[in-house]
Amino acid sequence: MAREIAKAYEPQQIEPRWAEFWVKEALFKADPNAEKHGKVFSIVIPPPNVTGSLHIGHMLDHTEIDILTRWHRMRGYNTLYLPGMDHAGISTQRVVVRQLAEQGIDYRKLGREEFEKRVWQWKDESGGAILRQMRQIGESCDWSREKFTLSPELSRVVREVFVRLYEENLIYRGHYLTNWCPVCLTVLSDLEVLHEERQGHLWHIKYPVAGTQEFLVVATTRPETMLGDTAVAVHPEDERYEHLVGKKALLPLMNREIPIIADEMVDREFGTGAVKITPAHDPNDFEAGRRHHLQEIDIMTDDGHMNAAAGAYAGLERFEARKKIVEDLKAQGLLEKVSEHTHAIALCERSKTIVEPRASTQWFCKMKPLAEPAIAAVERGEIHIVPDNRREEYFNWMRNIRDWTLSRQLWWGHRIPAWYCQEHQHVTVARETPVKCSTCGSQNLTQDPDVLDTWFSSGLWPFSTLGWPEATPDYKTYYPTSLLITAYDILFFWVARMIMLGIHFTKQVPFRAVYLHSLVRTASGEKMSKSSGTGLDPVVLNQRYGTDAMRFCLASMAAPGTDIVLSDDRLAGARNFANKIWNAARFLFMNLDKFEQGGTTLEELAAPEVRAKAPYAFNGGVPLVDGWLFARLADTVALVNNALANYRFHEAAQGVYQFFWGDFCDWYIEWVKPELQNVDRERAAVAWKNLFAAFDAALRLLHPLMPFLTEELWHQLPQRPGTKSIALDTYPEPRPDWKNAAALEQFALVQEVTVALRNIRAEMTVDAKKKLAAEFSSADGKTRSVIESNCEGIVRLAMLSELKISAGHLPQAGGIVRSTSQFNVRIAHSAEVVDIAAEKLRLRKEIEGLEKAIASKEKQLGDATFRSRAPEKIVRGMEATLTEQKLELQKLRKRLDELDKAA
RNA sequence: GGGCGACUAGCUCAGUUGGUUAGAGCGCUCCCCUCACACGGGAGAGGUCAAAGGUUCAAGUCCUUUGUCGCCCACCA
Repeated sequence: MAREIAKAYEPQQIEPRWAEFWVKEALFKADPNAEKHGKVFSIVIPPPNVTGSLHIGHMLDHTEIDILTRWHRMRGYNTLYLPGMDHAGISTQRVVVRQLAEQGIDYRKLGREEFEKRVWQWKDESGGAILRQMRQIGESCDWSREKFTLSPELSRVVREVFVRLYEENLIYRGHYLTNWCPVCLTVLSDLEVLHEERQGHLWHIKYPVAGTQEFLVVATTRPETMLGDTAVAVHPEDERYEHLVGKKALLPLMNREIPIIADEMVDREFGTGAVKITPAHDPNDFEAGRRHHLQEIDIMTDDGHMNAAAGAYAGLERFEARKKIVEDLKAQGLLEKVSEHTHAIALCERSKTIVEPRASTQWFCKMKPLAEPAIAAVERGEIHIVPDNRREEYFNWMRNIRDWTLSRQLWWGHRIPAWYCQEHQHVTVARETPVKCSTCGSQNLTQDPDVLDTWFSSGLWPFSTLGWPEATPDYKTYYPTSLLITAYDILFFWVARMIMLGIHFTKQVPFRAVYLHSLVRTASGEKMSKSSGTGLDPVVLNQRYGTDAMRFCLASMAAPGTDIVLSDDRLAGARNFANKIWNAARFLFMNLDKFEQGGTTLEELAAPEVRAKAPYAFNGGVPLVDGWLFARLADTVALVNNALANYRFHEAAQGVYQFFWGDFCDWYIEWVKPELQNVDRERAAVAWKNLFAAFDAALRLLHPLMPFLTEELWHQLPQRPGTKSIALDTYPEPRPDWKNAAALEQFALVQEVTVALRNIRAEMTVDAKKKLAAEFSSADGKTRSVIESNCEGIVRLAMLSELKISAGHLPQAGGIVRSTSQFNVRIAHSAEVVDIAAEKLRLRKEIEGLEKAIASKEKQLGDATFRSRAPEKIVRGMEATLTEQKLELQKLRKRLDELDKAA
């Protein structure tokens, strides 16, 4: 049975073949009876980029999610993804608006309905593109229009939730100061505003006091807002200004009389100690305005220009207006001075323009009543946040939570289910479009033009997608979900809100655990993000290195706590590992041909039931190397299971890497090579059976991390009729009969001896192909017998012609000796191929290190307090090591001595 | 202004509750194109764990201070 396998692993030939399968079969059809045994694993997937392209940062979520889902699936859990495919929000709207603008179309002229149609059209195209890309990189994702947040089903849920919150008085409409983005043309929630330190100016402006010759000097960073001033405030106990309180100031440029008031909020130390009050354009001033019943004058248009209230400055852009105002003030001699001033400015997260604080009427959600149960749930451990330190961040934010501005002045999103009657502006909030005003009965209603914040509907995701408020089978089985994985930067936007809304509406937590992973950065350290376009393209990386390599690389770097810096070197390393697996498989199948010529088939050697019974014995005992390999496998399985259970992906990756490459390839395969060709066909058959069993277990072990490669190779092994995928097979469990401490210890000795002999070889300047005679000695009979029975392998792997075993001393002269406390090995050779000076140097260095170690240990062991306080185990261990080290030191000194004498 | 994180080999990073000579990958040096694999094999070199102090029988690991870098939060005009 010849198998055509290319020399190097070529992911392009394999991955597209399997991608379709993942999506359709492997993960969504779990064991239907699993939930009866309480084995259910459901996971919430963060929504990918809505702007039409994938990026690597997003791939980390999906890699981790996919690893865990496959792992659970193989362990018999009923698994479910809750695919999050879309946010309804401003990013989407901006993309489409831009596209329309490029075609010369003003979206506002299109009208709302037509605009929505265009967005859907774009989403079908770009969403379909995402799907194709995701399949290309092997992501399992159920992408369908039905799952969009804006689908009719989910829209109904959003409306239901809004109405319920309104009825509970948790949603209210209010006139407040909000963050306004003049580019996005909408309000922003506090979370959507970034702060940045910038060098700015502090303008000191003289306001004449009415009826006097005096001036009151105020300091401001935003002079243009003075057009909307309705007061000047000073501290009530400030003697400098005491006499002015109650008088009027004359607002320059506008010639408007405004009151001079006293308010505690004023900091006497800052600036001049006098503050201009602009209630419509500053948060502090807004509060002050309320306290003193001041008029609010909004001086700006939506897009950041001065409006009619700005008098002569109407029509000017806000920063143009600032310039002009400063010039005019200067011309009138009212600008006292300008000083440098660094301050934090507020920027719109998306457009990076300076946010304008503006008083307006918006919908808000009261957060305190929602936050309290959400805090308690995490405190009680009903939701487990990993890593731990993020818990504190969560608590901090939740305890200082402020009301949430829900409404957005956009066209793309869930429309707010509120209607106003033309006559009295009464508000009617309803699940279905109302026919008359609930207050006055007017039939002249118009719906609120605004939509809800993206995160409002996203916050409902874990239950809205499962059929809530109906108690559907999905909802009953999968809710609360097991886990949410996402990057930590989204904790407040999404995670916290899911928790709050989930608990409020379902009386249950939405997920049992939240794993917050690191951010992926580019080699230059930039944070990869959707909106800034700094992400690497996973499809390109996929083509270059392969999906499995990319996944493995991400997993191996995903240690919690620190950010991931992705580099070509690292990816290449993972690619090399994939290739190593590929070539190990190639070896298995290629050499099998030789064996098969004798009439035995692959089916007989590697059938699933045959593999299940390994390790096989020969001549009444399992060969040492097989016992060792399966013991190592058992350890690795335990390590990987434990690592994945604790979201320690890097440990899992490192564990399988070490096992497959270090143990399986470097030692096991090399060791059993001759046995596979053994003329004793019974011996050969045992070797093959064990090899296939080990390989099969290794593939299953690797599968969650490298699904495509393992799938392909697994299909080359004989399988039971009807089996479809390795993903539906079982995950290796550490079987008790695999544990074998003796084999671990004995083979470690064999390895140590082999390495010591190779080391001597490498020190000698001899032809690499020349086989050398070597000697082994040990005072311990057991040690000698282990080496004796594994002599052949050592001779072969250390390139020897023979290995003599004895109990006596091995002289240094005429060769090189290596020794441990347990044994000595020696390769004899003529003096000219040995660099005596280098050997002496090496010996001295080793002696020095040992002396240091021995001294520190002797000191510690000589300390009575140490002996009385340290655990017995530690003391005993140290004593044993000390004895060994002393013996080694003795041997080293003797060798050095011999060399000195010879010279 | 508050809070958090990082600082370990030339580079990128591991190091779970403090415990016996601190690990990996890449890079580097030397030897090998040995019939699975040069995306490979073999053997090495390389670290006073950012600095100082403290707790302890014992500190990379816990505490304090300092330095450098990064992140998040915050209405001081």
